[in-house]
Amino acid sequence: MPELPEVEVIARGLDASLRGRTLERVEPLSMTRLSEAENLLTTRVTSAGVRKVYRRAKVLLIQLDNGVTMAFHLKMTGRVVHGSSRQPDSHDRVFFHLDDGSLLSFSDMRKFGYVRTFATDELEEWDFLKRCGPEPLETPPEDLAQRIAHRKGRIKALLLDQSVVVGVGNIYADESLFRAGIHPEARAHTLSKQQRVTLFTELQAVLRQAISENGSSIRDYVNASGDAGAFQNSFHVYGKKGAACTRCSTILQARKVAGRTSTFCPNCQVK
DNA sequence: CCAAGCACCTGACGGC
DNA sequence: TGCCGTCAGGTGCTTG
Repeated sequence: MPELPEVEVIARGLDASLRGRTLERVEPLSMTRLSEAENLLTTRVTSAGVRKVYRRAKVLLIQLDNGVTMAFHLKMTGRVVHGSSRQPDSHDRVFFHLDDGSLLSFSDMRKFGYVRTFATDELEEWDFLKRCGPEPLETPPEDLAQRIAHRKGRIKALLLDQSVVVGVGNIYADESLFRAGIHPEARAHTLSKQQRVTLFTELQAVLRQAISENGSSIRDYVNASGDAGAFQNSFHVYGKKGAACTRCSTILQARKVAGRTSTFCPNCQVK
């Protein structure tokens, strides 16, 4: 599901459409695995105004004007969509009814996602956020490169490790490694400083481009208005095993790295 | 510190 | 048509 660009696109869309609106009523649907705080959801967010909607790591945050912040993690298939009122379907987890008659829905086919509530001034104490590394778009590539300079793990695994840098998942890890000409199985400490800086510079570029193209839609992702993204049309390697490399025409290969399918060009990407 | 494996859960797709 | 295996934008826990 969504990586940084997709969550960022959703957050921007919701901030534009929800800011200043009031959540009048919460309608819990299939609450399976929503969170240990689910029983608090109804009381904590009813009749609360939306102050702002933003993103940290891959978490969507809705800050309310009553001292409460809601945190959504969409995991693989979660969706948060603001639209007109409708009947719930089997994947809907919770509905928020707004003062203008519109509907904010959280649905998740695979049920890995969750929504939790926090006292806004205690949000930073959340273990998940405390374990998170820096934001890739707000940190100089040189600083990110330094963080992995002495790590011996595979570079792909480190890109996916949210304590190294947040927001990167399987798509943008593979795409940034291709752009930087680095093999996913390369050990971080064997890369030159120049290679590491290039990698994070390319990561920033690919994330920015993906945001500008409304994210990547493979199966489930839609933005806050329910629309698909377009960046999947710009992939060089993700999901393209067996296709010709766009740069050298070598057939792209795939293998498991860090437990995830990793697609790369065996000619352009070196260890 | 690192790797690998499994777990969570549902649906889509391909092969026989 | 049906059954079975495999795979999927993520993360957490356990074991070695």
